Amino acid sequence: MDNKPFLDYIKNFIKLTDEEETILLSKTVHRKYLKNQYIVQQGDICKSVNFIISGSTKAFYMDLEGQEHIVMFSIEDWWTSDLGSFITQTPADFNLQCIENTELIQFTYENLEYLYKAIPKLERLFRKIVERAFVASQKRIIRNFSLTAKERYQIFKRTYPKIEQRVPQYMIASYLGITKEFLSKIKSQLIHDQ
Amino acid sequence: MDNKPFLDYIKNFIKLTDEEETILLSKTVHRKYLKNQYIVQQGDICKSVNFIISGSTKAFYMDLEGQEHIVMFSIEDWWTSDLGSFITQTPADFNLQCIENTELIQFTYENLEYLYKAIPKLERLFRKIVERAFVASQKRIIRNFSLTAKERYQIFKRTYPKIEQRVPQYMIASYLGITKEFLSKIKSQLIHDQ
DNA sequence: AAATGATGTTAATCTAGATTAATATCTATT
DNA sequence: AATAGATATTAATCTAGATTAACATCATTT
Repeated sequence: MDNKPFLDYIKNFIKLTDEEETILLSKTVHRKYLKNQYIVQQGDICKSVNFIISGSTKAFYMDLEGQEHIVMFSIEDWWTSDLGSFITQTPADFNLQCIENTELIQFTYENLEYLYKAIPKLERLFRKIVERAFVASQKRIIRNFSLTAKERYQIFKRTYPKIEQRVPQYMIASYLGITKEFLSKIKSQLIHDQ
Repeated sequence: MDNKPFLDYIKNFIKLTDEEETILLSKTVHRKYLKNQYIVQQGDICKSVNFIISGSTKAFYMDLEGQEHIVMFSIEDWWTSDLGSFITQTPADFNLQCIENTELIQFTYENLEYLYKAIPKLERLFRKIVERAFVASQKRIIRNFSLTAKERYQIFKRTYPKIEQRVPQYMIASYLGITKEFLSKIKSQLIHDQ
């Protein structure tokens, strides 16, 4: 199995010895999911944080009217989890579902706690990863409040060009917090604008 | 100066020896701000993460039309910073301003990096703190998308009863992403509902 | 290649929340 | 206690985006 993308990713944050890399990998599971398979379902306890080697996932919340609200897309070299459920080991608010066939590296709660003890440097790694995720989340809140749907869509396209091409429009609408019909309208406006 | 609230807070996450506590405190600054003073202004580099001993602050973004959008309130026993600016040492997106007279403990970038080396357990502390902040931020995104303004206001009241009483209505409206006029309407509806 | 299901578009109508503006209340300061 | 500035309320009108519904296109399976 190909762990190289993961080890390369980690090198951006911390340096590990060969021995540490071996310990780290020994406590992870490499796993493949098919398109549409669930990694976690709302209400279950989220058992892992997952680093994506290939493919893509969406994290979404299903509201009382049965509507999906996408919180996050994840593709190669990024993470997916319901972190709230994972860190407290309580039922998940979100579903994690694969949009494409997806290959990922999984850290279970127990293994990750073990690893924090065995390789304390990993605390630093995950601190930095979560810091970045938090900052992105805060910026998204601001964008949702201060920009129109059209502006948010344009930023989305610029920021995540890879995702735009691989994900159906209606999921992008959900991520932007608008209906698919309104996204369709925005797109035709953007074409006619010039 | 009274560091007890801070040391008590930390004990929820990690155990420190007396010696470690001393090192930790030696690398922090205890500071008082008056009502309305800025801790950081948008465009400046955010020089500290701040633990609040007493008082309250708001983190807000001023948009191109001059409108304030409040990202976060912070009161005693919680943190405030523009973490994006702090971790990358680049210009801040947000202003941090005191709502009341506020007393806080400041960690500068250099001191915190020093402390991570001197007391590696602090990586764990801050990992856990940021994890919680991230989870709260994600939940807020979901709430903003899937609930009406009235529902969000009711949740806000339940979740932050202390803040509701200490902060003017128009700031709560900004935090909820609505106008002060509309919040006023919601409040009178809630009174007349029953 | 026809049929089925998933995805996308267009247009008409509707509504949550914004905007504007006038008035009221509360809080400090002299 | 009078004035000024900050905060809150109310009501009329307006708009970004939702809803509904009909139709179009694309992909997959037989």
